[in-house]
Amino acid sequence: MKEPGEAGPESPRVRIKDVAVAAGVSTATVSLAYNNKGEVAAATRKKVLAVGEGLGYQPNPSGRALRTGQTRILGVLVSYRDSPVWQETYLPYYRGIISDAAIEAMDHGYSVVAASPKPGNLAESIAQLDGAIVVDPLDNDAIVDHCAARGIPLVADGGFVGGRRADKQMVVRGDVERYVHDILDLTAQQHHTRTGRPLGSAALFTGSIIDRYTADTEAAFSSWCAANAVDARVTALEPGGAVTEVARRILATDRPEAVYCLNESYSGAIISAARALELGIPDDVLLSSAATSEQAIRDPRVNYVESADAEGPGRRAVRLLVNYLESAVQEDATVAFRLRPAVAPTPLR
Amino acid sequence: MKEPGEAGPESPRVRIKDVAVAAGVSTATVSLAYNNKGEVAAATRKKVLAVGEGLGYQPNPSGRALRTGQTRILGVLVSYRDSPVWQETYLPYYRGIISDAAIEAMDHGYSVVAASPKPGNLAESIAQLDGAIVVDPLDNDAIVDHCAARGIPLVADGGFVGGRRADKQMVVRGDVERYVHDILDLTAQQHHTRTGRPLGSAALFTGSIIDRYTADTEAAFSSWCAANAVDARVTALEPGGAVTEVARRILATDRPEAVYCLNESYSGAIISAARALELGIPDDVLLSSAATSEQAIRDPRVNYVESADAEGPGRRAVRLLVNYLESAVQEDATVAFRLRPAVAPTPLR
DNA sequence: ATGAAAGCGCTAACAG
DNA sequence: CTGTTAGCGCTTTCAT
Repeated sequence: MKEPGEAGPESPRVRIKDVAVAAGVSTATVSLAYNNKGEVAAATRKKVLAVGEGLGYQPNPSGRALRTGQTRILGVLVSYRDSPVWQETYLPYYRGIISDAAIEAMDHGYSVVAASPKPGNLAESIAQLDGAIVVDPLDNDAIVDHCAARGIPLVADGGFVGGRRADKQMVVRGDVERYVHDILDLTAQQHHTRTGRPLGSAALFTGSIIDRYTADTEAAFSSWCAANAVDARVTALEPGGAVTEVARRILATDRPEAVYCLNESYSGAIISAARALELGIPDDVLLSSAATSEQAIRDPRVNYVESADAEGPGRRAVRLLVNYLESAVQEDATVAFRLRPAVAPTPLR
Repeated sequence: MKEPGEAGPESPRVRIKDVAVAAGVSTATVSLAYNNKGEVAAATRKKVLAVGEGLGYQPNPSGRALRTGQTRILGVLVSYRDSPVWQETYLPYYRGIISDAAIEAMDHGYSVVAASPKPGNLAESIAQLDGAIVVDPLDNDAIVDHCAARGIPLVADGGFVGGRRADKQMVVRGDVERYVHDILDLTAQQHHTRTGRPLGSAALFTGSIIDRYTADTEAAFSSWCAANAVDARVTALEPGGAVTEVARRILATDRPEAVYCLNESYSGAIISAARALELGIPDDVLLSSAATSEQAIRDPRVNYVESADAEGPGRRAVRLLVNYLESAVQEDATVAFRLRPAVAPTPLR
């Protein structure tokens, strides 16, 4: 095993003491200078920094963390769910959050560790965190409890089931009700333009309701349909269920005039199923979908609702966290979404 | 600022000493027990572990890291490139690598930090790493140098430009030449089946050659075209260039019989451009593409080449790293790719 | 304004 | 087999 002091022949790791000696000051002064703290003569600080630079000094994060109790590491966490559904729905979204969070965090001098702890691994696998982002927490989420027990500030992306939350906990989420209603308004209007008749039926392709986002989507869908006298059909993909199977069933059995999908995995499946059933989009069925992963290729025949700018939930969540950590302001955020209507009503060739 | 000992009223942080006292042994014994090291009586170990469990003891990673010099943190790093091209091409791939690496790392007791350091941020922003995965390193990559200077083991995903590498450096990459040749063989065969004539021209939609993957793809494309007497047209998206613009140019100006794209962003642009130009896929132009992001929706009219199993480069890279860290075996890996031929030669409706 | 020294939590020599 | 002890690199009183 490698010894503490030894970092390989490549680089005689330079410590704070080396800088102190080289600059002719004490380690305390070096520390003060590097952290812009206490009263250090401007000239001294300048010299110390110059010497440190010259030596390639890099404060050791472990030493600092041990002393201060802060790691400047944020966790992006999502409960691991051992099902194909998880892969289809959470993973793509999770991926986007991670990279967005990583990029935003860096601008504030933080790092991001990504983890999807299986039940057993939980504690062992998470480094000491200054804060955490939990993606679509479940009801009674083990990760949330874990963080709460350790006093780790946390932002729930998507919100908490039932809205319950403890101290040091924040929320970032889209205004689900508003945009679901907006996209259904758009759909109804498209249907009317095409057929001259009001929309009569709509289907929701959703997952099992285990998180706030799913619950909110279904509630918004149902309330809109009720308010607009549209026949509402909700079909949930059960854990272990096959996406293509459900898509086919929705189209073949229900024959709705419009379908709204929780994410692009589902709308992708609908697209395939429509082709198999020789149903035209949007001629035979209007298709709309939430766009949860920035990367998925958009189908121009589909109405999407997507995060309105580069300012997606991942970045927003990090800023909430950093703000809390550095200024003790604890607040929630709503991220803006916008409609991206279908642009190619003409069939793809 | 929070004091070291204090972790909030929620949890009186339990240290190794607490466990030692409660178990009636010394801290050394607790440490040994927890790390399965040295000679500890089985009964003692069992008792210590039980007591620790009861108290909710969780070894402090900072303390451990300070002492051992190891953090059990791996970095997934990619040079930040401040251009739209970066967003289109590297970011999606980077995202996939991060989440794959995070999941694999956890199974080995490591965490993954994701960072895309801008030139200035470099050193400041990266935690102390036990190892690093650098995604498609540039020639003379700053991150690679940074790690080399600190003796941090590293795996280059995609390989090094020019193949040059230092000690402690490993490589994971796809067998680019083979699969590019395979997909072009397939394309030629499809063309022959459709038209009865041999393929006469093919275009490559690529990026500026700055990394190994891009260089290898272009080399393989060119060599195949030369060997098969196919007219080769290579068009690179320059930094700052518009993807849609290039796609249109390739189709409108070159009018190739087939196009191969470096990633799905490019093939997505070709699909849109084809629609705008009223060119049918595959009727007027055969389209093939590398599938670099697992999440992108596949167009059934396109031939893809994709990572052959869940065992993608992210997971493989982590295993290489862990293997080196724990067993000092330094080896490279090749990840398998497979063809996913177009499944719907009939037009989408 | 600066330095000396204590100690964060842990592991690894070394004694016993 | 187990305990004592010395520090890993850093920050932070407390003197000076």
